[in-house]
Amino acid sequence: MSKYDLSQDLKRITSTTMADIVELRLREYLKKKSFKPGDPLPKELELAEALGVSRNVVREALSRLRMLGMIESKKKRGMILARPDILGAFERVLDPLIIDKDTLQDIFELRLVLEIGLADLLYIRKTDKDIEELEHIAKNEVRTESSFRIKNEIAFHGKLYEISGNDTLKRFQNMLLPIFGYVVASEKEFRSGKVTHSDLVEILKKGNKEDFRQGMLEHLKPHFDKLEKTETTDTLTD
Amino acid sequence: MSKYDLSQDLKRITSTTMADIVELRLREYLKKKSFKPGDPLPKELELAEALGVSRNVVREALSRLRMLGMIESKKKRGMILARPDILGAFERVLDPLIIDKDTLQDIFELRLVLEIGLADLLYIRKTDKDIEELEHIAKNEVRTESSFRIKNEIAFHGKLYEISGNDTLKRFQNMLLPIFGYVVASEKEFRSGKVTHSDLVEILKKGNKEDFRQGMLEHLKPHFDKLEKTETTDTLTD
DNA sequence: TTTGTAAATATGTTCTACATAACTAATTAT
DNA sequence: ATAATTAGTTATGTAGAACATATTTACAAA
Repeated sequence: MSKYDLSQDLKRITSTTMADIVELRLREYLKKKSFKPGDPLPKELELAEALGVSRNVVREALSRLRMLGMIESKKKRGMILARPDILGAFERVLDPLIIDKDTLQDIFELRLVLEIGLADLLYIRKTDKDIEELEHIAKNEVRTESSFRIKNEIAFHGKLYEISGNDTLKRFQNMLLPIFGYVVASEKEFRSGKVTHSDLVEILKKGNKEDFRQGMLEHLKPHFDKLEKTETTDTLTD
Repeated sequence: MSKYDLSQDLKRITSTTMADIVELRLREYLKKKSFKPGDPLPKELELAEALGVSRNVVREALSRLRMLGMIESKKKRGMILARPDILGAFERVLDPLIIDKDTLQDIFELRLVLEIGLADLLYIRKTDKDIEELEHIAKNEVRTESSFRIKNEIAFHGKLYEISGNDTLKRFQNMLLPIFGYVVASEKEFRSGKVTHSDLVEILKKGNKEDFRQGMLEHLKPHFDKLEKTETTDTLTD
């Protein structure tokens, strides 16, 4: 490491293009005018003229907003403000092959945090039908070969998120799946704690929140152990 | 309602534009060729020719990737694959004024889940200095007027995320702040559980993970109670 | 009232042209 | 010969015009 962390102090020169500015302006405009979903936006040419740029630039900016789901546009009717899909933007960048190692680790930790913290929602919203389905998944799992275990792992934990009744959370988890798969696949062997899925279902049926959290903690323990281990041998990466 | 629910059976026609396709193709291309950060990309004209579209369309797609931080481009040197900032894309859409009510609620729940699940990371990574800082924040808070309490609330919980040692998580929380603030502001009065910030620090010093989780649960209890309450009166929104 | 047709219009797409910044090479000066 | 200056090349950034296409609107016909 050099004496001064230059990349920290000197913030990178970002050649701001017109498209960047227009994107920002449009976002401000939408907010300021407090557009609601369904409201029509000005036409491209009007925007271009008002902003003093070419229609091309406006289109680049609009293309970005459209990608984020903030606007929709139809051939003649013009553009309307849509209700943006928060996670939609996220999904596009979430590719384990591109994300750097540190962030990958961060996200994996995030999963552990989520699953432990999930207990409260589960106990508020679980139904008998949910328990049945969980039981079914857990039962199925015992007699399957090891190659399918990851699939079952996903099914079980996915169902938990579903029970949480939080759509955003569920989608978030679904989005992170490829990353979890990637991290797990990079481990030598499939790790599983002493508490099995069947055990967790049993707790969900008869035990309370704290029991479940304790069980989940035990179930995920190998991962946490790995964390504590890497913690001590941690060095300055990058 | 008509005899048949058309909008359910006939899935909406989504007019996929060239820019959408090109964006997808480029993403596939980057993945397939396993580009690494810093690697140069083909020129715009080459891409346009290879894909059989105009340079404009390619530019729209590139503009999107550039916004997501996946690529950087300089005047002559061409474009290079950058290490994408996962959360960068997220920040742009996260505006409490645009997000619909249900999602807002989802995100607020997400916060509760995170703070409860955080305990494990905290006990792995906390240092004496961290505790000191937390103590300082908590102590400061007692003698400030109510108008500053939200600010202190943010400072304290923010510090917790910081202690987690998970940069992504920390940034995530920082990103969600305006939303939390929005939700809290919409409540009639500022709710706080029986366990104060000072209590939490005390637990962090002397207690174990489970104690802390229990304490946090109690601290956030008003929010959870509100959840359980809205749960029973929940009707079909939308 | 319903159906079919024509005009109008805003987005989608292409093409051309030029500006600009940055790299390369050639030229000049010391 | 080396350094400095200059000119040329190149890829992105921006502008503008033109046409294609889908969809609304209006009007006409059955």
